[in-house]
Amino acid sequence: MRKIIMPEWISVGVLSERTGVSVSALHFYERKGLIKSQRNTSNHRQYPKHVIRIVSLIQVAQRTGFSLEDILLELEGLPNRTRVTLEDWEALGLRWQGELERKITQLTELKNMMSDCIGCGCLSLERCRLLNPYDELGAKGTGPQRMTE
Amino acid sequence: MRKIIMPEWISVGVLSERTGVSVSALHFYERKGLIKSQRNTSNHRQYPKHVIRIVSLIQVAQRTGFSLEDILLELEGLPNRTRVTLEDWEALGLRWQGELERKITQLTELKNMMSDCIGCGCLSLERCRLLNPYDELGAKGTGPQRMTE
DNA sequence: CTGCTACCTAAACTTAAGTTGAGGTCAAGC
DNA sequence: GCTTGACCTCAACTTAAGTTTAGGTAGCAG
Repeated sequence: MRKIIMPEWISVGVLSERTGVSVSALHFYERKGLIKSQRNTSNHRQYPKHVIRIVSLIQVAQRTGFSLEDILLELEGLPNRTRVTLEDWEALGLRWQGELERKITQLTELKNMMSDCIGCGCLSLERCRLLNPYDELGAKGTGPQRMTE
Repeated sequence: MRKIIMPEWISVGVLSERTGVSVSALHFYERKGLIKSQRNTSNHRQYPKHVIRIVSLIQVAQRTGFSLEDILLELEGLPNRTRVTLEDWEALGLRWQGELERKITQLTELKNMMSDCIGCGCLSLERCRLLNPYDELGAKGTGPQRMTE
């Protein structure tokens, strides 16, 4: 088995192809400080190839619901900003799973509340905890109301 | 048990208090066609009180992830735009639960992919389905790579 | 009459995550 | 020697879901 050596540096176009992220978005990430590049003699960006991994992690983080600002903080928290190790990824991944878990729980709760609400047919203007999370005034004085038209 | 009659018409301030939605947002919803009002002699908005229910439904729909544009379509699909019946709510609620279910499934899949990825410690630049959803080029020619620094 | 409060309109501003456009450089191929 | 393609910068534009601001009205209390 021969070991094939990949090029050390890649252009923004190649980075775009390899990650599925548009060139303009990559420029944008760079302005935001999420990725960094060097320039060649023609002033073209040159990325060390492991930036592919960073961009990929950014995509995953976005899919789990983080903002680019959050992600920047995560990346800044890494021991080595440019080379993400296996240990880094384990730590990030576990944290992100926690975040996903929270999101899933929230949506599940909402769904269950909906089931209850549909099941009981309440739609009460004053009492339904799904429909009236903020209502304090309506709760007193006027009594519950059924939506039986 | 006395039946207490609620006022037929409420002001925008009251609607705001009862729903937890800011006055400016209610104005905005009205511009978007999500709710409708009549005006009194002072040109103040007057809402029939069942608009509370519509605004509440808007909140729930937003929490399940619909955009206001989506929600407008949902509301326009109702037999009676101004008075949401129990049957309407059942139909909407079931559809929205489906949407929630889809979202939950997606997030769960992402979380499982993360587990696999962390578990196998791959982080392969070329093969990880979590990290490389778009990569076609990298898949050929260069072979897998481990992130063992 | 004065002030207060709730309301009105229209337009500009906000944030996130980019995209689009205009105008310019550079190296390669024909 | 010209054209093409990939790249560069900077500024303006986009969408969603509102918020903020400025300036104006209507009715009630004292």
